[in-house]
Amino acid sequence: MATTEQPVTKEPVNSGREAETPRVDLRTVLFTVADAKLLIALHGNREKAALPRSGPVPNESLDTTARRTIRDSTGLQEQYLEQLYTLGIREANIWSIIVGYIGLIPLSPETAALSGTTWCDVNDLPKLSDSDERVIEYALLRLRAKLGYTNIAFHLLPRSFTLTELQNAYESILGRRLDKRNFRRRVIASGILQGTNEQRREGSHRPAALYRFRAEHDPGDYLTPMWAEEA
Amino acid sequence: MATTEQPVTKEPVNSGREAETPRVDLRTVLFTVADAKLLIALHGNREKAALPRSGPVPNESLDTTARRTIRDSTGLQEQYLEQLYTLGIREANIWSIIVGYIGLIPLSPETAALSGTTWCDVNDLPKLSDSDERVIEYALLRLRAKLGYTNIAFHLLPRSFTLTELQNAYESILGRRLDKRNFRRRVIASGILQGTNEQRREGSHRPAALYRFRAEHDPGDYLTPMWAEEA
DNA sequence: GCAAAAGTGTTGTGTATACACCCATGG
DNA sequence: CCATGGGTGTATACACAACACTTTTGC
Repeated sequence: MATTEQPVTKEPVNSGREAETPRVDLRTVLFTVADAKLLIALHGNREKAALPRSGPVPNESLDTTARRTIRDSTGLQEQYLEQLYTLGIREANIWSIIVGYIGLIPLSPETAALSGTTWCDVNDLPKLSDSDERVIEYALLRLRAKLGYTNIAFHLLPRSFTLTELQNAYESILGRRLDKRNFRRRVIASGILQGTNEQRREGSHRPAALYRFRAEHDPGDYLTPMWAEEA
Repeated sequence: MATTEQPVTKEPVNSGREAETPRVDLRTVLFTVADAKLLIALHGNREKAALPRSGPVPNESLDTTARRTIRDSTGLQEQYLEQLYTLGIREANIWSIIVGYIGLIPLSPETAALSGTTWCDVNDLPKLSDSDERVIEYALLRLRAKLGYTNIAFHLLPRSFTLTELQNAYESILGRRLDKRNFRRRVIASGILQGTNEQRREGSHRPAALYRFRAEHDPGDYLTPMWAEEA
């Protein structure tokens, strides 16, 4: 049923041969936060770096493929994944349809050591292809925006964390300082946190309380309510 | 949205031969509002209906292709266009990568008369393919959500309109009534409107003032600021 | 006892909601 | 003069931003 052909008419390009077909290409922008820096996982070394990528797989959803791409190229399991944007581009004379994904992953011992993949500071990226740069640029835009109205930043932190660590993550991403009291009030009020009874002692100062977030709480995630009058 | 999972028709299909390549397919969900109903442009008749679609074109951005798809299949020029989501699906044994688009267009005299395309009430759609239904479902979700934090609804109205018409458009999309005074205060305060000095006389009651919106005012359109403290 | 980070409240300002009546017109 | 939709204001609740000091610990 899906085959109703339509008057598309425009196809001047590619004059001679049979129809050119685009290559479909998934690219994943995997973020983490370490040491107050926002990092991206890049495949290759600083000379020849690129976003982790792969082609689509029949009978597998794109989301699943993206998830596997991250796993294969980093050995890590991302905590949050979202499709970004799809763009058509010709590069090195290859026509590609690029489906961009954004992924978030906690910083952890293993996260640091990757084979074939390096973490690069977002503010100091190596030379990349135009398409990779576009995908990254958009991923950053979306990450920052989303931070405002969702709680995705939690996915960048380990299972338990202090409020200061959480705040640092926010500040790294936004590139701006936040007010401690307002931050805490807000994040507590939002109800996503669950206080453990543990503390972390570290340095000659008062120990910090550790929190988790509730698995449940990650609701619609991205809708903004509004116009929410009663009748 | 967080990882919108896609059901995948699990099938052994195509095991032996060389790599199967997906077909890329753009689909456009074009909305308008008429008579307090939210309508979608469908190609074909009620028996065999489908979303306007087309394949990608080399050296043309997907957005441009989508725009052209709308123009070709409806003869209309949409006022607002945005990419939605890309999904991989196998349907009728064809493996497709479907890129969904949402478009908004004002209701106008011409809008009514289309060749080969019909406007269907969102609440009374004919039978469509699974993929079309998914694209539409998502388009609706996004349209409603976006209405909350942007001004896209304006793109559904003709050049000049009364505040009541504008409010009706909102109510049609949201499927909910809004308070007249709050609605007006808000929309006026937002500054997107520009009062013309004309009025519309219609029926035995007080005539309504006509407004336009300023071309300029339709900024970033979809970002939500927040965490906007000073330092 | 001091350095260093953790933790804690109040106040003002703006924005969203709820709510009910008068106005201008055509017939 | 009446029916019909157009148009207007206020009081209350909540959310956000600004702002500074006390607490606990290790050394």
